[in-house]
Amino acid sequence: MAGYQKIMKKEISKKCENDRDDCPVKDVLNRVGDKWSMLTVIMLSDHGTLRFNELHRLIDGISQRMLTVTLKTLEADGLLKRKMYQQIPPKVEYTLTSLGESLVVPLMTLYDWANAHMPAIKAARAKFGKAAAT
Amino acid sequence: MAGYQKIMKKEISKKCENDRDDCPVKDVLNRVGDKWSMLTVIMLSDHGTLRFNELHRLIDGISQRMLTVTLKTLEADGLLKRKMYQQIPPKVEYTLTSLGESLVVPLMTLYDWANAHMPAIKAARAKFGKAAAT
DNA sequence: AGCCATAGTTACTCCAATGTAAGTAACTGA
DNA sequence: TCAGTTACTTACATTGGAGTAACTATGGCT
Repeated sequence: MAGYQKIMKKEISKKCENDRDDCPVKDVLNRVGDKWSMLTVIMLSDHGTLRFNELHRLIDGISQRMLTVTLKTLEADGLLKRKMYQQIPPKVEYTLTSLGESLVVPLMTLYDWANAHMPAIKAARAKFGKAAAT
Repeated sequence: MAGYQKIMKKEISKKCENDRDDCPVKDVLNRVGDKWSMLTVIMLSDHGTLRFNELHRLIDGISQRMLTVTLKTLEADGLLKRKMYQQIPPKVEYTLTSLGESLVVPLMTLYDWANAHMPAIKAARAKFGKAAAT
C-alpha cells in the first residue's frame, strides 16, 4: 500500500477512536447512507435543476414526506439550494450547490468500487449462505 | 467536470433509476453506512489481525452482540476472514481479505471529502438553524 | 360548484437496527 | 470450590427512519 494511504489510515483510525461522536466520515455516512439522499443528489447532479414534483416522479418510490425531509436535510447541510417563486400554484426549484456537486466525486469512487466488486460480494454471500445451510 | 465523470454520472443515474433495488452503490452504502461496519473495517485495516475481544476493546461503545452481528455480515460479504483455533478458551482471529482492504481506498476518498468539507457543512447547518429560528 | 395542480405539513403506524442483560461451554488458577 | 477467561447466543426492550393517508392554501378551469 502506498505511503499516502498508510498515513491516512493512521489518521482515520485515530479520529474515530478518540473522537467517535464527531468523526466526519460517520457524520457524512449518516447522511449519504440514508435511503434517499444519494439518489436525490445523483438526480440533481444529472438533471441540473428540478422542481419538487419532477424529483418525485424521477425518484421512483419516494413519498412526498420523505422527499421533503431529504431535501430539507440536504439543504441544511448546504448541499443544495432552494429557489421559491412567489406564485400560485407554487413553484420551487432545487439545484446542487458546488459543495453538493463536489460530493458526487467521492460517490463516484464508491460507485466504481461497488460496481467492480459486486460480483465478488454476491459470490461471497452465496457461498456463505450455502456454508451456513450445511 | 471531466469527461470521465460525465459518463459515470449518466451511468450511475441510469442504474439507479431503472434498477433501483439492485443499485450496487445503495447495496454497498447499506453495509458501510451502518453504525459499526466502517469502524470495524478501519480497525482491522490498521491493526492487521485482531481477536474478538481486542476489537471489542478497540471499538469504543460497541456491544458484544453488535460486534458479532457486524463481523458476521462482513464475513458473509467476503470482506474479512475468520480463523478459529480449536482450543480452550476459544481463540478466533479476524483479518481483512484483499476485498476488504480494497474497500479502504474509496472509504479514504470519502474521508478526504468529509474532512475537507466538514467546516462548510457545519457552517451551513449553523446558518440554517439560525434561519429557521427567525 | 366541484375538480385539478403545486408544494408541502401533520398525525399516525410499522419495522429493522440497535441496545441490554443474561446464559453457555470448557478449561485455568487461587 | 468458585470466580475468571473467551467467544459467543438468546430473549427482550427501545428507538429512529421510513411509510401511509389525509389535510392545507390558492387559484384556474369547466
